[in-house]
Amino acid sequence: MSLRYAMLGLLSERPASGYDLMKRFETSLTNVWPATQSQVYGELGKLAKAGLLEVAAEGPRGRKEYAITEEGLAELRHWLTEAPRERMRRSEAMLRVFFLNILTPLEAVTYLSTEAERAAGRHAGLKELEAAVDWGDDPLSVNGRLALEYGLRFTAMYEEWARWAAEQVQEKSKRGNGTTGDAN
Amino acid sequence: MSLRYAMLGLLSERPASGYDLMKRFETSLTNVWPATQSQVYGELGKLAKAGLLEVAAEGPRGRKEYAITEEGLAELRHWLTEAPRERMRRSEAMLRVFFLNILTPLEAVTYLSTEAERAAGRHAGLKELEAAVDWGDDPLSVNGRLALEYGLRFTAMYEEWARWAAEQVQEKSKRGNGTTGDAN
DNA sequence: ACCTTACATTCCACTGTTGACATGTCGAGG
DNA sequence: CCTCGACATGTCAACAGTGGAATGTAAGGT
Repeated sequence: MSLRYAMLGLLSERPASGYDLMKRFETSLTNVWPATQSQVYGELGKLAKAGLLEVAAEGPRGRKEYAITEEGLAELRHWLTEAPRERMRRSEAMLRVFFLNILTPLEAVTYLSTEAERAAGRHAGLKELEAAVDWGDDPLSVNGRLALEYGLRFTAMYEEWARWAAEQVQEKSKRGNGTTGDAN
Repeated sequence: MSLRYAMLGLLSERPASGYDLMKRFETSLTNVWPATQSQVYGELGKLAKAGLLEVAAEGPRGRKEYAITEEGLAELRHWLTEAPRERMRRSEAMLRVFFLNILTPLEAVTYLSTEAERAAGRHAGLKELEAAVDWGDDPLSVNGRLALEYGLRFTAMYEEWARWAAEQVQEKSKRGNGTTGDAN
């Protein structure tokens, strides 16, 4: 259901064709809500039929430029303010953690260390992004910066957690291994 | 694709029927990989046909107890060690942040503060869980504790970020509002 | 004139997930 | 003996998301 709001949100800045929209998904929203072409065009049709968007202009190559309607803007505002936030449910990463015990301690530590490395890599990537983009005062920049900061904090947190977890596993394996005659 | 590994993982501890499995999903895995009954039974059939599981015993009421096979265990290990981790892509929360500018600064600050509250609430809930469960030395407890710590760190990070973001929005709105005659 | 690249839309097949519905059996307590 | 709750499996329709193929037009360079 979020795709429609992503589209309404992008169109609230300025009108665009499906093609334009795709590019904007690829640049600004890749990291928060990727979408494919089939999805975008399909949803564009539905939203127009529902009156949340309208065809503002037609151009060459059958280009249809869509603009958000008052109704669409109201819907978007409603989503931002009233709609129930759905909490993050699935995490493949944590699912793996749950079953780490079927690996040897060494393998588990390796896994967790790799995760830490990957997080560090992503963190560095975001840092680069921060340096590369010239952050203006336009709304997209302002909000993008907030989201970026979230990414930065998330990756830092994840890296620390993974290193901590690796340590835990290591210690546990030492304790369980060193004293062969430990009580039950 | 992760559902199958969640099931293999649960069955690697001990055999279970579809019904048993459902309960174990609801208890231990609700927060990392929820599953519905239709999914579980469907996947159970597929996994059995693929030779990753086998019907170890049959009981009353048509009960079929599934056990993981050597092949299934190998597949699970492979997933844990070799399989490419897919990184977190979608975040409804960050999508909302991207479009916060269509709200008034006050509304945006309210939204972010509410998010902070919610994160704090979930953090408290996890703390309670930590206190309530008697954490043994069994593998499920050990790994569960690692995942729980992740949840704790995540919710703490998110709360802090949301408070920080609210502050940013507030400051920006003051700067843009207070000095009516500010240059461009 | 020709060719390539960018623009632009539409359709389709497949997988994963949800939620509801259907169907039935066993065991325990009244 | 009977009924109710727990046990137990299965099917279906719908939707969201993925990836790719098909189709074609306009513009720019050589």
